[in-house]
Amino acid sequence: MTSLVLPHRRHGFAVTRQQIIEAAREIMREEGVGALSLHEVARRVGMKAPSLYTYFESKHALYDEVFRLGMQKYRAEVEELERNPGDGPGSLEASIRHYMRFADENPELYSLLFERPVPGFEPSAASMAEAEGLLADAGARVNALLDAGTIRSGLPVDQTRDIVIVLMHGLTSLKRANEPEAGAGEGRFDALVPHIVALLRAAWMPEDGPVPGGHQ
Amino acid sequence: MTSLVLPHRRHGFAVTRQQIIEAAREIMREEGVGALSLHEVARRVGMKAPSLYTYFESKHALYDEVFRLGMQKYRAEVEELERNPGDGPGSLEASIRHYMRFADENPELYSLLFERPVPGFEPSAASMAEAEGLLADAGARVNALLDAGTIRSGLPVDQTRDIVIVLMHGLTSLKRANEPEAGAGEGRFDALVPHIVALLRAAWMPEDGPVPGGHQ
DNA sequence: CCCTATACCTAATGCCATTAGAAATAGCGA
DNA sequence: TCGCTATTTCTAATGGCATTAGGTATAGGG
Repeated sequence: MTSLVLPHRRHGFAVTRQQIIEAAREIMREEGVGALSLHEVARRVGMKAPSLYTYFESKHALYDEVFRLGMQKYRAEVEELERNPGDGPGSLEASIRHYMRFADENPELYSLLFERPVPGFEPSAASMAEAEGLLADAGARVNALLDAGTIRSGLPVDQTRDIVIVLMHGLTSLKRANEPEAGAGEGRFDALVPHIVALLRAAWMPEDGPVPGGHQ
Repeated sequence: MTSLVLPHRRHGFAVTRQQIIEAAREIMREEGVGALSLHEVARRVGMKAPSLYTYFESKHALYDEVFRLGMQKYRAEVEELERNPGDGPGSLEASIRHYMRFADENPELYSLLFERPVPGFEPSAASMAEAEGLLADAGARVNALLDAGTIRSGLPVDQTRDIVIVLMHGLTSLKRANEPEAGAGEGRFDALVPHIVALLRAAWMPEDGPVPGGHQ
């Protein structure tokens, strides 16, 4: 009485691994990053939970892989934005809106990257390397804006960058907490964006008009 | 062979309940809000886990009580700040620094109140009532600053208030994520506060000096 | 055609939240 | 003073979780 047995190499290692990651992201999107369960992942990919250990050393390793991929994706998008320079006054607004849109389109990645929703989870060194690059990119972006005269804060580049990040992150975080249903571009926090950009321009460029000579 | 049995009413209901709340806050502070475990709470107060159900209907009910207490505490502190009016230019800075200090001194309360670290936990209606009052308080505070001429944004009060909250929250959130070890007043985000206040004054009060007539 | 590494499984351990139900006692009314 | 009852605690059990140990079938290379 031999039982029906499924083939043991169903799609190839890389494909199965990808399916596991997709299932994990799906659960995090539906239930929250902290609600990820390996049993539930296994159910969705048609496996038993222990089998997942062929693909990931632990639940944290799965979190870590999603973290790394998310960071990679965000950086790729920022670099894409960079390639369409857009140094006009709309450029800063575009950066802020891009950050907010990323959170709207990839809430599970945003949460994992920029909030700390999983007790005990710290991204691995390898994943953090990806994250290091992000701040550097953001610094370069602000530098570009300063050089183009789009902003001119009178502060060191690092502090100028940090203030912009504080605003982007504050807007996004509050939107997620207070208006979880509002889509990209919608809601009272998105409505704030033009005012915030105007505020920065008013404070940082009182005489108005870009300075061709660059920053400092 | 009668076994040694501890007295059954050890401290009175209210006292035991308080001890449970204290133990829960302690765990959240040490391990993160999402890492709360009723078994661990029980261990710390010298009970077995099921006994806790005499005091709280569920783990979520315990979260909810801590949420309510935290909201109460924060509001009480804001109202205290209100009673020492301080309408000078330092007043806005004091509000921002108070928010950051609250997060530093009560990280478990801050996380529970202003982040969403527990999948499936939504504060009860009763607790949310406490939270409603908070935004109203914040609005009143901004109103007071506008009336005193400390700020004069040219925007509706609600949007002015929201921008201030975006900044407070962005600063605090980034500080917690990137400089968890920095104490109150320390670190690069705290260093940003005076610059941000100056930025708001520069953008919102270009001709400088308060306007005795109040806002609008 | 066999051998072995691979990808899956079941069983088990020890956490967790929660429920059911039993026992002990404190403090009240008689 | 005695016993009753509400209160507080317990043990036992259920079902979910992450993880480990160890077994089995098969795909693909020799």
